[in-house]
Amino acid sequence: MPAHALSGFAARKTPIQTRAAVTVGAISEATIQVLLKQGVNRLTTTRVAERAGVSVGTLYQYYPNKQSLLFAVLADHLDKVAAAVEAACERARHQPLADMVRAVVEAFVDVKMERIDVSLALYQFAADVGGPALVKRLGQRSRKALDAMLQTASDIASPPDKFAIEMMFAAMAGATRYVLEAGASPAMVRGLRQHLVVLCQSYMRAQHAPRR
Amino acid sequence: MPAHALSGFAARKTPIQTRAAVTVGAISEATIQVLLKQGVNRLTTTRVAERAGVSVGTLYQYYPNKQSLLFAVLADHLDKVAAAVEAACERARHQPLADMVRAVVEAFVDVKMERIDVSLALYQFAADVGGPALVKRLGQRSRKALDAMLQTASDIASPPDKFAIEMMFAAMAGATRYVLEAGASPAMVRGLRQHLVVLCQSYMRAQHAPRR
Amino acid sequence: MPAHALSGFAARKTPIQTRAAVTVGAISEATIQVLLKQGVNRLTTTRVAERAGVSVGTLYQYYPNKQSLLFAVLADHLDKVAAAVEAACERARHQPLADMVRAVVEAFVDVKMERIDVSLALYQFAADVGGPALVKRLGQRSRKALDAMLQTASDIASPPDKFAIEMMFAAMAGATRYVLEAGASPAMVRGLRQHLVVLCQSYMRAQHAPRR
Amino acid sequence: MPAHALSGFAARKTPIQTRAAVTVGAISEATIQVLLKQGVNRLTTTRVAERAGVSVGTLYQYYPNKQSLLFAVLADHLDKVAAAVEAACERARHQPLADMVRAVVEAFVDVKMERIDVSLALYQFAADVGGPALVKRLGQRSRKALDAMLQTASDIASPPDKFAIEMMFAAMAGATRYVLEAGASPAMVRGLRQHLVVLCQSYMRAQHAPRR
DNA sequence: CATGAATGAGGTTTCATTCAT
DNA sequence: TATGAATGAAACCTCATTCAT
Repeated sequence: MPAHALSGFAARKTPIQTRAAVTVGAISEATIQVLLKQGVNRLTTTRVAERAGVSVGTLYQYYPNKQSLLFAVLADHLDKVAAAVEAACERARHQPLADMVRAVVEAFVDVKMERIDVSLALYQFAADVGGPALVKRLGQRSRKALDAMLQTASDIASPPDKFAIEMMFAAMAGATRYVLEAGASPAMVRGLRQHLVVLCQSYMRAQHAPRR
Repeated sequence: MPAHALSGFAARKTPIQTRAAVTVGAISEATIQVLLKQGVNRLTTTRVAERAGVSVGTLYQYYPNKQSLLFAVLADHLDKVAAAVEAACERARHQPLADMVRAVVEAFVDVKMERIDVSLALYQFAADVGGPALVKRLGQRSRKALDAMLQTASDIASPPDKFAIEMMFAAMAGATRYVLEAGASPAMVRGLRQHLVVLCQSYMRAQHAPRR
Repeated sequence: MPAHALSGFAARKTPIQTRAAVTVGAISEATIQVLLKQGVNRLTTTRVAERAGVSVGTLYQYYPNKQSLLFAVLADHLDKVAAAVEAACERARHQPLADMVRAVVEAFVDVKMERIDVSLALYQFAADVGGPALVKRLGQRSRKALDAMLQTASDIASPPDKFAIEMMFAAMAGATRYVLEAGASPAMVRGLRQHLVVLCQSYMRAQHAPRR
Repeated sequence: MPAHALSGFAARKTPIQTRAAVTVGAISEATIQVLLKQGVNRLTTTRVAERAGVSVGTLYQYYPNKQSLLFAVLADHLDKVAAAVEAACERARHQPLADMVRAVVEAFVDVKMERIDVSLALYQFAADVGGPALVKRLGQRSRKALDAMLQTASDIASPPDKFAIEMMFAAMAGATRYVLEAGASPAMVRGLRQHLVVLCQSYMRAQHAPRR
């Protein structure tokens, strides 16, 4: 899991026994559970360990401190999101621009929705924990994939410039977060999915046929 | 200050006397300073009081607890943002759609930039403190203003539907936050300002001339 | 109490109310009591606070951490010792060398004996806490006083050189510590007092009439 | 290794097999290394085991607890010192008093200097671990050797009394410790070596021709 | 009204030691 | 025998809040 190795928040020890691997998984899952059920302010290492069914000491064998634990959980999540975007980009190669955009936006919104609770919960401590750096890094990864895909678009002469891609990604991610944090209803989410497609499509198109 | 009266976090007393008003202002400003210089985790009531030049006891005369203090500061900020949006909407009435959008987006980005550090700092505790509710409420206020403005657009038959307005606002606010949190350079910010105009304009236009 | 301000272990707040002054005194005394009754390993901040009749929080209002507390207590003790040596030096001016040495050695041993238990207890953590640095500093102070005194000796042409003074002081302090740590009986202590006088006298004399 | 058998801190098993002896040696050396590199507070059994290249479990096969480990290491060191003093005493028999004293002092300082870092490091936990008792015991051993040697001095009628010998030893050991802990420079150490000879010689001489 | 000393629950982290594998 | 994962008591320290002065 390369994400774990980022910027000084590396996990303390790599599990070599099966028992250890199980333990690490349990701790990771417990972190999310506690976060969801009790909120950031009640997310303590003791509670996480308790819920994971291990002792605090065990937790600290795998994560040198609380931050590194949160970081790892966040990294896992963002990793999944980036992977989903990459996969969508891969699948949509050589299609028309509009279809590409649709594919990516839908993939993004869907993967966020899949664990909507986790997404929301993670936002709460992302800032503390090196989240922005992670987001930046994974954003770059996504934009790279977007860029590669857009090079192959079947209906445009030249691909959009990097900055436009960045903006589209920012709008997509930012709007999604905004809507989720506002406590979106399922209907809202469906609307978000559709409108975000339109929004990104029209923005991309505007890059090639700018307003007179 | 209507924001103070929201959802149970009401300030304990309304400053009528001048001295009290000065104190409240100092505490509010001190909160931001401590937040900027020390981070959320070191943002303690004692430190705020110290920086404000009063005793903790005094702080608790004006705010019943820490949350209410943070809430008030956040509310103030969001209030300014909403006011800026409203003012822009007011000024742009009866203009063409594209100009309206430009006016609003630029006003929004500008007011965020003005105290960019504060914006960023506030994000850090917004979630804890009823931030999303506040954001929602003020978002509604902004969208109301947007809606009213759009009714008067000189070059469209019918105004965009509510949901589209909401989406545009979400994209604008979300993208801005995303870019700020990624540690935007001044150049990035300028680019954000321009592209966000294009993005919102093309989205709004797409509402009226949907893709064949 | 100037000793408190040394090398980063400064006390956190200077008591301005009477109540606070009392508290600080109680904490300081409690530290010594816990040390004597429970030993270094059981000397915890909680226990000290308990014995002092205050809460841990209060302790931490005056000392930023455990080290600073221990440092302060140690500094107090060494301060008394240095003061005793200085006073003895002051009194013994213009006397013959042998009397000077006797005066200083006896003053040193006596002040150590006075709170023999404290001396011993403090040795136990001196190393952790910046003790050596303190000892060095206060040793210098003592040697300065010794030097000044020796300049006035009535029966020698030139005073001993600095290094010899340092050695004498080291032998005096070191031997005392050694004997105390070995669990000296009262008889031993009396013997120490007498013999240390002889030892230092003969060493000092040897400086002026070195072995043919 | 008789030291291991002292006062309840006996090592769990005597290494008969070679592998075991190697392991014990590695652990012992690792203890010193960790102590030097990380300090007493970071001297943990796990770290020692790690550095020794064995598991904690193995460490506990040879030492029933942490104290016994530290005790053994300390005992080893003191054993070397005592042995050096004994050897010097052996060699200096039948010589004049001054030469005897010189031989012993130089041997003592030299053996301390040889592993000056170890000496200093061991002081840090000596108190916790039964150090004073050990020091006492080995001091007695040394004084016995001194006593035996002094009986044979070629230039004095009667040897110094026991207490004087004890005092000389205390001064020698105490002054050395004092100087080392003060962070002695090499020049200081050389000075210490020379002056300590003079100091002890003049004291011994004073025992036989006391000041009128 | 203002002050600031006091509170103490609760959070994070460490580490000697055990025991199933 | 060796291993190293697991334990959990206990240490240090913080901070929102109160209340006597």
